[in-house]
Amino acid sequence: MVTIKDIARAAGVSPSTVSRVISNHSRISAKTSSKVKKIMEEMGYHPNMMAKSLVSKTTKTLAIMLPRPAEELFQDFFFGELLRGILTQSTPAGYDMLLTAATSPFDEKETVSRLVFGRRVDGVILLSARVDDPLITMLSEQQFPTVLIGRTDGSARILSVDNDNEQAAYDATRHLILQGHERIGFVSGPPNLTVALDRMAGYRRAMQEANLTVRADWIVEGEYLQNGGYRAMTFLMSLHERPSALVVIDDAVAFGVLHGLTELGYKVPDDLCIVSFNNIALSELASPPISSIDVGTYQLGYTASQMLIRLIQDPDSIYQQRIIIPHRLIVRESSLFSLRI
Amino acid sequence: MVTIKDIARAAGVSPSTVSRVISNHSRISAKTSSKVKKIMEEMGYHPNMMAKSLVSKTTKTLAIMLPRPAEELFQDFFFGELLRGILTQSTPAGYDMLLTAATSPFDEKETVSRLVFGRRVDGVILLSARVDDPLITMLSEQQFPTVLIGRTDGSARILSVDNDNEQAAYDATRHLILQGHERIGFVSGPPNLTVALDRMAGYRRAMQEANLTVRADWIVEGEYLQNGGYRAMTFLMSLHERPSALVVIDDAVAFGVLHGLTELGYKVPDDLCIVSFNNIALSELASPPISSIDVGTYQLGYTASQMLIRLIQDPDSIYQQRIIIPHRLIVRESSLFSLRI
DNA sequence: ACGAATTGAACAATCGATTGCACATAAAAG
DNA sequence: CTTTTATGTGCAATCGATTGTTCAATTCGT
Repeated sequence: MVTIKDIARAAGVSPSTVSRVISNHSRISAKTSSKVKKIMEEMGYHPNMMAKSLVSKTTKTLAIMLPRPAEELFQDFFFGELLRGILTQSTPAGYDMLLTAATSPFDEKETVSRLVFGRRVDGVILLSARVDDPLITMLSEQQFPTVLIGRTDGSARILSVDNDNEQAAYDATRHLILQGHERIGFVSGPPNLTVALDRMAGYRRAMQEANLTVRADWIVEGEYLQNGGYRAMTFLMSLHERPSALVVIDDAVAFGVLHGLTELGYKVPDDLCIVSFNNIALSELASPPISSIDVGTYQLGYTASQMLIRLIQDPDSIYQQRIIIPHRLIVRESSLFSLRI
Repeated sequence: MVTIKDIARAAGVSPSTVSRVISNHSRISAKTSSKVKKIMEEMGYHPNMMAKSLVSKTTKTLAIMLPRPAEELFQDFFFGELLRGILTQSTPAGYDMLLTAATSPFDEKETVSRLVFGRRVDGVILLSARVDDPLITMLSEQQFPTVLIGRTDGSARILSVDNDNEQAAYDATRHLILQGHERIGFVSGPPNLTVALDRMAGYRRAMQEANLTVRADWIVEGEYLQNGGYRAMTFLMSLHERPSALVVIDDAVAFGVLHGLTELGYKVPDDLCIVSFNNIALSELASPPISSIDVGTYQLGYTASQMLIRLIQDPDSIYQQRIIIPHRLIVRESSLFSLRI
């Protein structure tokens, strides 16, 4: 492996000069610079990033902390797009992304500690926000550059990028109400995720505002993945009074719901209308196509990465603690059955 | 930041002793060891990984080289599962994954060079195999630890994990033939991917073996993403002689095809049968559920990671250049319309 | 009990870069 | 034609670990 010393020797200069050529130091003559550069080219020199990091105390690497397995499944499709957003921003900015996942809930903190205190990364992007998330607390206490995609409960000072999930759910519910639905249910996800709480809240607000009753048995909570759709629907449709429309927390879950309904012989939107969240690529291709709140997934990732890099490079330029990515409702067939005349 | 020197000072020993405590050197007394460990615990010591890497010439990091944007879209859902497989293996093995994507086809080589020659990573997992892939050539020439998920054209000596895509496509096609179909088309992806070539070959073999004609206009090639489904179907169904069944290269594409057909008023499987590849989670939840070749996506990732780590740690233990993950056909409704009586 | 063998810990060099400081040499000022 | 300033490069310390070698203190064999 060719080092800076080899270059120095070949060029007849000192290692420091070579180093200065690389970093375009102002006191290097044009002649020396081009000579050294030529030799670097010829010998195929690539700086050893570990050595560089050691002295600069900077790794040009960010960690992406994936949610724990259980939650990862739920929202799988969402993440691809999110990662694309992150990478598209970070790569040109010169940062590499370390993709990390804890083996179990227990080593989650340890995993992050190793990276953070071991100075393996310059910053962290957290991908899943739980209520009382110990990771968030830790990172915020350490004042380690961190951006959270999602929301946390007020106390911790941490930068975040999020949607206005409460409003988004309000909009989704409102959309159904405006079409005359009064019996609207909510299919949620793991209740310890802040997203789930927020969307639930928005749903409730819209319902209350319209003087509609929120029935407890129309709210299906828990870790309903795609596969849970059938079970969930069997339950909902077995009720004496059934909802005529559903707000579903995630497109993948909506696929499950749709599938369950189809198996049970119900038609969407005729028998039941559905609005969902995240607007993954495939929801447009479902039958029927699923109405979904586009949360700007790509933007979410892109912005988080941008924010984190800025926080690292120029902390003072950060004036906004929390960035909200606008959402918008994409109406498709799954919610287009009006009960109004 | 607390360093090894701080620990040494606090414990009244030399830095080398602390280092040896960490690595469980045999010549360290139990007394010293426990004393030092206690202090490390108290002071919250975490070794600086950059310093460690510099001397050990090892980073405990692997790069995952994502396909270029255009190809990334195609197969988006497949990757999530693949990444899960990789991470599940690598994390407990003590390796971190660097997720890298080239900004453009042109800096692809440069991006990898930076990581490889800059000793940023110990190995590389390549996620997409193109015909005559320059990356593969480069890495194989450099003898840099690399595992390819997919196949390359013989010349380069490189470890790989793959499916028998030819056989898989043969099986898929055969499945349709056995149900009496004679007019079978093939919807492919970007033709410069080896997967596409292999699957096409298997399709042709099955057709020839059954003495069925492969009609050029029943083969839709090109970068048909999910969205291309409508266009592709409009074309296929406008033909005078139409296929009665299709082999589709990827589930996401199949979703597009399905959607296109539905929009045009055709029914699957009644009007057209479909078999596809990859068996992503959602294909079970499509309407109708899509028959798909399960390629063991998770296994693919898991095995690739395992193989790479072994290659790094103990090259001599590698006896197999190429590992084939078994596939299996999952028959669902989309292909369950028999033309046989 | 005395030399040999073993055990335990410190010294110092090393990994491959960066960077403050010193020191020539060249250009500008007086 | 000196003195001052600007310019270009080298020396050596440093980042935070690891590790071969040296050396002192114990333990062992006979």
